[in-house]
Amino acid sequence: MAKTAVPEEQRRRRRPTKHGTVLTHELIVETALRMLREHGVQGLTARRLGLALGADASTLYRYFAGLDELTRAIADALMQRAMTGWTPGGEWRADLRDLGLRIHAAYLAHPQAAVLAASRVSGRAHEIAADEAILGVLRGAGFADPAAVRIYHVFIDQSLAFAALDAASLALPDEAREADEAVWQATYARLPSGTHPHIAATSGLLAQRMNESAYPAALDLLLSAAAAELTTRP
Amino acid sequence: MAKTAVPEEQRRRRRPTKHGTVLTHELIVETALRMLREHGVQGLTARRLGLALGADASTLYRYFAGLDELTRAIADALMQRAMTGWTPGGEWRADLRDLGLRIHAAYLAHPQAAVLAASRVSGRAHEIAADEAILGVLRGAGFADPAAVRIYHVFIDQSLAFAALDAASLALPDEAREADEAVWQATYARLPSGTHPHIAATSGLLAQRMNESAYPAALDLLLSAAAAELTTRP
DNA sequence: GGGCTTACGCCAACGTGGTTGACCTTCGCC
DNA sequence: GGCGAAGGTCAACCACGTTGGCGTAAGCCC
Repeated sequence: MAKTAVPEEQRRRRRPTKHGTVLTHELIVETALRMLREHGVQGLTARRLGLALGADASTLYRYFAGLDELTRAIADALMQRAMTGWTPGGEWRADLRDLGLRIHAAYLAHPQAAVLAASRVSGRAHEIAADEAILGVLRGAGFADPAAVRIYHVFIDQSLAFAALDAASLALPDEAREADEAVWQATYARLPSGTHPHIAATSGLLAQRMNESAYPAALDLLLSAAAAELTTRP
Repeated sequence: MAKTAVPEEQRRRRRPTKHGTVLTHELIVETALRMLREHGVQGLTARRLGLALGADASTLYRYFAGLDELTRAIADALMQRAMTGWTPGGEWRADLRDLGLRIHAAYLAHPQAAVLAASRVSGRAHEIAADEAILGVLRGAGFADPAAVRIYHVFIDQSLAFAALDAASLALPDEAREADEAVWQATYARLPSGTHPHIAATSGLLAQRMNESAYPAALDLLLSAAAAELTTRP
């Protein structure tokens, strides 16, 4: 029964695995992040992670109760990376734009973590720190509490939601990307302006945007709307 | 080798399954949607879908090359449902708000379909219709083509991204929801105002928002920002 | 030092997932 | 009546997350 995975504190004996590695929570999470970077989301499985650590997959259950908990730890490590190096400079709009892009970029490597992080309360340290920082920037800028909470909510969920979406797109094999390109050329680009005038008229612009994330544009629109709220009711 | 699944057109003979059902592409997709509604994302597997149809799982491969293609068909059916009943009334902001909420609600039942639909070019009929409609509303409202395309891009991706996120949250078992509630009470609600003043000050508002989707707020902010762009440069 | 407890590694196994190849049946057609 | 293919079933494969049992070594107490 591995349901009672031992928490980080009371660990005593470090026994090396068959191949010499000595396991820790941190090493496992870092290895998982490396696998995500190198082989995408599909490439990270309990079995392969164990193999990469020189250990058996079941050994992971001594450290994490299951994949859920591991994913949560990964999500928090990602949030940590997003936050380190970010220092608010006093201009709330620039600060939030910077942080949003950082969070989006950090989570881009792991959609499942992004989904999990946004859909569950983790209570982990770095996520709490991010929440506190965002709320601080907004309240410091002069937003009333209800508006600050509302904008905070949209800000954080939007970062994670777009990260999950964009990561899914990035994880596609080149073959699928080429297939998409072919589909686009075969359908959208050939739609007659009689039946689909708007697509036909903008197909050049659409093709340009097709392969890039909508997140930066979404972030700018969010910040614009927020700034407008702030000036109309100061 | 089921790689060459027969397309919808040239089908001739309809042989009933063991239990009498006669399969079609539409029946399979509808059954899949019903399973999604009743048992969530986890409840939809090729094996169970086959069982629900009174057929063997491998039979599905006669109709769809794999789960990817099936998911794509489901995504298009969802978009169809979102679009039917929507008739633009001439006020672009109200029209887009309505359509956004419809798309979000329709996709809420299937996050994987939402992710797939947004991250790949499907070329399916109803998605093209939605693209054309959204672009039409924006261009009709007076947006120049680059702005229209940019807002369209944010609009559609935002709907799907939030749907994926919110569906993941909805799919959680009650047990997980209670665990989240407990975690929240144990950590966020007890943070001292000394170290986390902003969370402490807004914890009541935060708790209120915790279990609801940020999408409506995000949609309103998007439309506000768009409206502002329209009036400043008419 | 001897024995006890405990952490923690490995192994074998289970159940379920998507997917495939081999086979059988029925239909439409010459 | 024979033929080819659409379209059904069945058995099997491999990978996944997960678990129970077992070995082993570190730390602790006497």
